Amino acid sequence: MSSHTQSFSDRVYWLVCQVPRGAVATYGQIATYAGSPRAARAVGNLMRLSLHNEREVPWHRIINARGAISSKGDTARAELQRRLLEDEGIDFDEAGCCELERLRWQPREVFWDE
DNA sequence: TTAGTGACTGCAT
DNA sequence: CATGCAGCCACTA
Repeated sequence: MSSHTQSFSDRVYWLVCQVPRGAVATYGQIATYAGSPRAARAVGNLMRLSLHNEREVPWHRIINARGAISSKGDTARAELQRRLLEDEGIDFDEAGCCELERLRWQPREVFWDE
């Protein structure tokens, strides 16, 4: 994949689609693989927009660096996200965290050009 | 071009 | 532990 012919958001959406059922990835992970390590927040914005974009991406598999679901007021969405993940077999502890290190998606390729 | 926004993150308190 | 906060950044209007 080339960062010269694709926008950051295109790379983000593509990457999110690579995360398989039953696995999760953090905003920071996606930002890093998309070529902008410090754009985790921007990834969150894109995930939020994807809900109104007609885009079919597994947005629910993207969580924060603590292994929890970021709600920031959108309680309804957060509950839906948790349910979707639980449907894929992912459990959350009392603190609302899943076993990130065990469930974290590990890409097998390098996606960006040097 | 610019300013406002926010599903982030790591460090300090 | 749990907040708080400053730094960061792509997207939008």
